[in-house]
Amino acid sequence: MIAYPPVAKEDRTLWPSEAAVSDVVGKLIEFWGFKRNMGRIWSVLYLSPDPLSAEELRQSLKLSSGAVSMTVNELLRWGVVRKVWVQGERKDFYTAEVQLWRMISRVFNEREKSEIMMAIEAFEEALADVAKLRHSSDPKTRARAELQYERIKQLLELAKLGKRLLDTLLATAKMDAEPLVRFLLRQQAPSSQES
Amino acid sequence: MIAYPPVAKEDRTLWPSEAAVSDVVGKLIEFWGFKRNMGRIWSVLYLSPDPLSAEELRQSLKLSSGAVSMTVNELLRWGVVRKVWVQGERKDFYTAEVQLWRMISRVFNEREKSEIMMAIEAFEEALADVAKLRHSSDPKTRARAELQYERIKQLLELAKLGKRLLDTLLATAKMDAEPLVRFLLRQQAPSSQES
DNA sequence: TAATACTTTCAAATACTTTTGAAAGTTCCG
DNA sequence: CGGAACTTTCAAAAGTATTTGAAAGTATTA
Repeated sequence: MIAYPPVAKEDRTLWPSEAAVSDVVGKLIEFWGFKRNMGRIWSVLYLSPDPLSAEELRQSLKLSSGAVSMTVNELLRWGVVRKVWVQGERKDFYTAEVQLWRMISRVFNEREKSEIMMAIEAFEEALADVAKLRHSSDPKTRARAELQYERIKQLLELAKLGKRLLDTLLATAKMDAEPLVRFLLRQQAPSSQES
Repeated sequence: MIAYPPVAKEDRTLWPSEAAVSDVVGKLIEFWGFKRNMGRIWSVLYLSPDPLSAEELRQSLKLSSGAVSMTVNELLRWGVVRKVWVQGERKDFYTAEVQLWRMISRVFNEREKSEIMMAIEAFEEALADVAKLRHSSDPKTRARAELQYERIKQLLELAKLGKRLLDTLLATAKMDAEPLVRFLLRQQAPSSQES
């Protein structure tokens, strides 16, 4: 039987706009504490009309196979990329989650939320701690404890506010973005101050 | 003239609660893309009843003088710490900005905002770019451009939404936190799902 | 089961960030 | 001016994070 190569390998060069978008998303994502390549890979998938294989991603972004594997798995774990089986193909194919809001809410919920919960707990502990010192016999210690009590309380408030902000965002995202979007659209910042 | 040492160097050991708070804030701050020591130094200042000198910070947190100098300057640049002159002292003393909201809004405005503005611009460019391809003679290119046009538009929308969210936050912070706080307090997330 | 096609792992290499500390620079005072 | 008291700078060291690529692993087909 004649063994044709599977089909002429298509050109995997990204369009300039694709490259640009993946770079920006890469930077944004890095800024948010993920790996730049997570953003790049996600973008390429997001802009691709059909699912891509690991190999195609490797070529498009000039990454090593290992990097693609690890990064794609991380993206899968975050639920922002999905595995897809393509008719008659043996390899795995990947596709990006297109429900942007769902994706974001998942990330925020898991990461930012747990981060802030930890902070809240730690602040609460510290607060209980200085609370005791407020009754110290040494007046200097007392005064200091008093001030710290107030300030830590302030931090705790802030953290809780942050938590509520996230909760709101998440609740909103869950019911399909509309309410938050509308809320934000209503607030038109009248200012034109673009520093 | 007898040269007494300035006054017996006070004990610069942090209370456990202070250490705990500065560590948590350090972690949070690191998570948000700053250096951990920025958070630690800020916290120590925030919890101190009076302004501290570089030397005192160095001792409290066991940092090198260079690190203190650089970190404090960064905090000054962010406007979250201020220089203070203490009666009869030659050294510089530092104190933390206690208006948490003002501090946060400054940071968000400068950092997150400019980050998002860049993303918006880049998306707009990419969008214009694929818009041209939508009239390509090759139908495959056309279809692909069409899809990308939609998706990049989606990203752009999202980025703009993010910008509006920040603007709202900033505007609110500027007029003293109350409105946003109230808005958030009203939305009580009824769920008790702590993953 | 053996050959093939692909994926995952992981130790080493590289790249990037942060910290150190000694030297250079400033400022203030007599 | 000279020198003490501080602060800042910066090149090197330490510490982290990311990437590579070859080897090990797994699944599929015949």
